[in-house]
Amino acid sequence: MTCPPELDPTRLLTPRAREVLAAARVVLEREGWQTLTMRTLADELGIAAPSLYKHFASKDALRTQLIALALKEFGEAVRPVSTVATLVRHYRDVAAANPQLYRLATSGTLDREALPPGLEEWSGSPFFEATGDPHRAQALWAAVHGMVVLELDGRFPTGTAPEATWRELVAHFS
Amino acid sequence: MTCPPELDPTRLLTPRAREVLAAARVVLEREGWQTLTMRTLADELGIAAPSLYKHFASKDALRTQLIALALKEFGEAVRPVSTVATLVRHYRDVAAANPQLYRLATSGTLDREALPPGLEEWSGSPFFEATGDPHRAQALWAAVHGMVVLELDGRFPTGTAPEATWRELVAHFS
DNA sequence: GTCTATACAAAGATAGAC
DNA sequence: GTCTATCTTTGTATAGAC
Repeated sequence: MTCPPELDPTRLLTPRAREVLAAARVVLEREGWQTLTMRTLADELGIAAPSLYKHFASKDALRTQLIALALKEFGEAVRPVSTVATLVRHYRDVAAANPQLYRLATSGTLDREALPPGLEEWSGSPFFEATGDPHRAQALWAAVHGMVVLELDGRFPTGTAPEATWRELVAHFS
Repeated sequence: MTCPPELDPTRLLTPRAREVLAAARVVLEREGWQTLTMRTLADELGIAAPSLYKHFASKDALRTQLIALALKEFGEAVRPVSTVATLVRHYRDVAAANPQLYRLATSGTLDREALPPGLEEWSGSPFFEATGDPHRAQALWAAVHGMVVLELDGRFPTGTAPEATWRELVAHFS
């Protein structure tokens, strides 16, 4: 399920900028955002760090593009929407497959001005489609997000969240 | 409701180290962990930055102490335990009153070796007491945590989470 | 679009005197 | 317990040539 073309955040980038973005994603998943530096990113591409500024004005501009890319991909990954259980399953899986990108996109403040209008809403709407109610949708989204981040951070005693805990959560919202 | 003395993380600190810790907490809430530097902390205390190293071996050691302090205080703030609704209410309130400390204590990996043994479990046990089941407890904790962090980051469309969303969540676990 | 050279700032931490 | 002086590293970003 692809997102509408007008919401695609990469549509205004040059081909080379897209390559830089793809490399940034690789480095991000390998090292995390804090340790992704313009130098390590340049190394990944085999170029010198100052060259990156021909494609992105700053590290923060790069961050915004990565977040937008994440909203697009995560929104696509959970579609089409069927049941709550399936939605939760897909959400978990895409977060687990892209842990650093998930973190980057979902924590800290979001510069909404810099995103394609409608992308954030499109990304979250599956929760409304699955629950049929805005407040149920928000509560489910928050609950799943909480499980995901605690799991990514190894905060459950066993490391990962027990399957029984996931079942418990899904059951409450089904 | 105070925590057992053997779980109190400050019991081994010198009086002066406790003052440093208290100042660190003030600076943390004012500026966030990333922008709390040894220099800004020293300024808050009216001393020079290198002096801090007489009390804490590193910035990371200070972080560990802050986290331990948070687990103690948050655990105290939600006790005694009665209903799920009341627990959630207290949890929200203490997180909202100490947003930066809450973030610091609940995100990123946790160095369990450095905490007083049993403190983390004691901090989380109210959720078990309120639900009577370990998996329900984990699911409730994760759900509330998700709501809190999304709210702190301004991720809900309205900024804060609607009360109706909180009610929805509590209802599912009551 | 890439390079080299460099500016500029900030942060964590140590040494040694008082 | 605090100071001054300093080291070392790191990171973002700019200038200007090719």
